Amino acid sequence: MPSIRDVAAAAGVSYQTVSRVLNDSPRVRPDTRAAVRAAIETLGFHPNRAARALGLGRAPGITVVTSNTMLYGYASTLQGIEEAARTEGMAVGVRVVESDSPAEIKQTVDYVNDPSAGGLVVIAFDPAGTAVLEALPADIPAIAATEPVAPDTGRVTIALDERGAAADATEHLLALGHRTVHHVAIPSEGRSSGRQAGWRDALSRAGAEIPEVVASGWDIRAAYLAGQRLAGDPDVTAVLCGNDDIAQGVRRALYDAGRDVPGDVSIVGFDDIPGSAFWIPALTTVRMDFVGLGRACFLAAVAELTGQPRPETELTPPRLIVRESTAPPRHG
Amino acid sequence: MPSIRDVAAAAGVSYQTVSRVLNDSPRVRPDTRAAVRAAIETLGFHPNRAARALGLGRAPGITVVTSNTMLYGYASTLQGIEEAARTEGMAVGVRVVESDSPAEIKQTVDYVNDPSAGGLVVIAFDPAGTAVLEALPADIPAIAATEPVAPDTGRVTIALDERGAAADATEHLLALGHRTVHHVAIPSEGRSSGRQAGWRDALSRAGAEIPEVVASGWDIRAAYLAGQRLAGDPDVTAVLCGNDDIAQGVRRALYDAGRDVPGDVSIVGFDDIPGSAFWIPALTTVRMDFVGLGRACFLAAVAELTGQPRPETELTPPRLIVRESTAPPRHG
DNA sequence: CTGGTGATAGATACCGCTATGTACCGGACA
DNA sequence: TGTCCGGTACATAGCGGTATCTATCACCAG
Repeated sequence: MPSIRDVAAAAGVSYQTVSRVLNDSPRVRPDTRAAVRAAIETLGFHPNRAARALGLGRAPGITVVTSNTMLYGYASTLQGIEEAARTEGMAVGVRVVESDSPAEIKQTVDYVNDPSAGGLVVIAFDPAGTAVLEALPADIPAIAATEPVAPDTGRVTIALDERGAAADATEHLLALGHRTVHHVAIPSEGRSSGRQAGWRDALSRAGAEIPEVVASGWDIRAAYLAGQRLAGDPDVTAVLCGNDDIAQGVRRALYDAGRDVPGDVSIVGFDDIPGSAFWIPALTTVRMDFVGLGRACFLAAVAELTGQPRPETELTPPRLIVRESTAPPRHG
Repeated sequence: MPSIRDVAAAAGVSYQTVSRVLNDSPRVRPDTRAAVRAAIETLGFHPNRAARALGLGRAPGITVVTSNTMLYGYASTLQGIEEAARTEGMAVGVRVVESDSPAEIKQTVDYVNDPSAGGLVVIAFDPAGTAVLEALPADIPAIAATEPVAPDTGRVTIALDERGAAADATEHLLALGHRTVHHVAIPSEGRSSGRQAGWRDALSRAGAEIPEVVASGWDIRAAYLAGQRLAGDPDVTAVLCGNDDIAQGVRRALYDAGRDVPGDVSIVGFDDIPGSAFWIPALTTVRMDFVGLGRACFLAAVAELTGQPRPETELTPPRLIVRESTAPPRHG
């Protein structure tokens, strides 16, 4: 592997000049710059990222801290970050923190508290991510992708505003004639999280009864169990699910209990995972632009890392997609 | 951030001795070692990964090259790698290569051809991954997670043997009384790939007609289109789908054409994605241990990186899970 | 003609660690 | 008692860059 000294020799300059060219310093004469560029090209030189990180004090890359890489919201956010990083030629690392146990938080913080981790994007949709955020030393550049109402950690925070869309979904159900809407929550969901708050907003605006929230795990099996409880209650005619996986478990539980969707019960999901349009019935759900969220976080993290002002980015807001899983209740 | 010199000063030794302790060199007296360890602990010292990579010549981490991070097989493999890396305290990076266009392959190779990328695991389920493998300089340590019959690149290759399970799935359908089994292929699938080869194996063993393979894209919409073609053909009574997403598209197309599953048509998927057990009908599919594959690749990559002999790892073989989407043909 | 000035580019120091050569110690041996 | 030796720790020399100080040169004004 050629180093900048090889390039310098080939171009007939000192290696510091090569460094200047690499970093777009203005203090290089155009013809010198061209000569160096040519030498770089012919030698196939690429700067060593480790050396660069050492010299710079911090790596010009991003590491993503997340509690999960498979769930749709997390994975899509990661994808958005990766895409944005790749177009900038930046490295991206991944570190998952499965729980908010003190030991694991400490390990994670130790891991990312290393100059070669570069800038951080913490996907803080849940307690594990939030705990990392809180435990992070203040001097390490980090951006949080969060729930809209995440606890204030003094960090730059970017969130998708799902509250309005959750209210829209609930109102859609109410408008169809349902007396109220039940809610099955995902584990990351706090009482005042966007999804739950929007649901409450709509219900109280309509003067509808606010049923107790049914908690579920991430696992579809857990959602199935939650669905069974709901299926047993004939008053349940509309369910807003914390995400599309939950909706899938609930829907199957309803089916097994002999309750038709949307004939007997309407269901709405959250996220718009790729398959939801192909379900039978196709799922009414809220489309979330996680990829855009990831992109925005990346941009903000780079700004944080380089000390530039935070860029303004537009996020496309969550939006209700009405499909086949919602209908008027049977007894109007 | 304390450096090894700080630790050395605190422990009353030279910093080289601290380095020895960090690298478990035997040439350190036990009490010296203990003193250094204590100093490390009290100072909260953590070695700088960038400096380490520079000194070592190669970073002690893994970067995963993949064409996708969202599709189940890819994402699960990545998850397996990440989990294994994390238990070893190793860094993992991600680099996606979307296509096998020469420009993109070159960019990707340049990116990973850097000491700080560490060891490589290339997820080579498709042409993009395979192209990277072929373009990779021989001296860079890499392991390939592949289709069983990937072209020989002279690299260590680890694969899940899906051929047998694909044959099992096909035989299951044949045993139910279907005259033959149609196949909808995913883009990564070559004519001689495990899934397709197993399907052919079973069909020819049974002396059944081998229908033309129906190609689909990764997108469920593409699978829906493929499904529409199949739905129009009354001779189609059993379909082996390249993966569960394909199965979802095909199933919906069948539904829209008024053909019942499994009454009129039986379908089998591949992968056993989390939701498939909750579909209506629950999907008969082949369970793949991608996480195990990822773990094995990680272990092999570390061995490659450190020059140790390649560890023997057992992969749990793909296995058919029979659920509700398969049944005897109506006029069985 | 001389000193000042801006534009370039070279020289030096350093980032934090690994690897290897060298010096020192005490004990075993002749 | 002198010598050799294994065991241990220190000294030195990089790894490949960045940052900054300094030197050189051409050009201009006084």
